[in-house]
Amino acid sequence: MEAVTPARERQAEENWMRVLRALADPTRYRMVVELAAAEELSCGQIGEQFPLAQPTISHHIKILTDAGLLHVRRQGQHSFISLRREVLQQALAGVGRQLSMHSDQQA
Amino acid sequence: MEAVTPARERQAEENWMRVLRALADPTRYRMVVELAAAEELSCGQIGEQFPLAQPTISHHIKILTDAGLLHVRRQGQHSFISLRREVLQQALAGVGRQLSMHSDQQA
DNA sequence: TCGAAATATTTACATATTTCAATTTGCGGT
DNA sequence: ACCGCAAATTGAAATATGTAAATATTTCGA
Repeated sequence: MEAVTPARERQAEENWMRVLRALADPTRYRMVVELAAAEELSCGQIGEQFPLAQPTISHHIKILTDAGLLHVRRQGQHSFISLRREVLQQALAGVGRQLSMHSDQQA
Repeated sequence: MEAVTPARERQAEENWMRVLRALADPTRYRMVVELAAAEELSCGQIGEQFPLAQPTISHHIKILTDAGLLHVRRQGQHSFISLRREVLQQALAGVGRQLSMHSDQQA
């Protein structure tokens, strides 16, 4: 089996790392849990779940979005947010491939 | 299909989060990459790979160990470190289960 | 026992991150 | 045009994190 070019691999690794950093915060992790369960939520609906000020919520949503994890559908004054499951899946799978199963030996 | 108790689930989630936080640092991620490829390395061998002072290396190894990701075999003055692939796998799988595939719909 | 080597701990500091108040932007209704 | 609501941005404070110097601990060999 052959792999992608080193350049692509590095690029991918950077993406995975951004996803990991985005998830490695309790608030943001909970946000993604909510989104995984709810399919689509407005920023306000997300904010209701946390004892945090609106700018803080907005900031966390931005970090998750920059990591590629969220899709934002702007409709009127509302932003409707949904989880991009494929991105999350690919990141986890990529990390798993790179870190966990190597050195041709199985548990 | 039934799941684990909520208490166990919360406990597991905390473990996964610790793993995510541990991996969400460039140096520590690289360390795990090295360990995934090398099977077992001493602290010194790990340190050689990075332009960082010894206490810093030690600190990162501790964080990875506290997350459950590393096994430390002390032999004489050396600490031989290896990656606990099952822990990593279970963490990634757990996160994937909780975040990615929910809401009974497949990609 | 002494000294050197490998790793761990303590302490301190610089940087990054989380958080919020205040303000701004964008949009819909009146 | 005005007002009000939702979300984004800015700026600043509080806290957390990464880093290294100095020191301590553990172990080995002479």
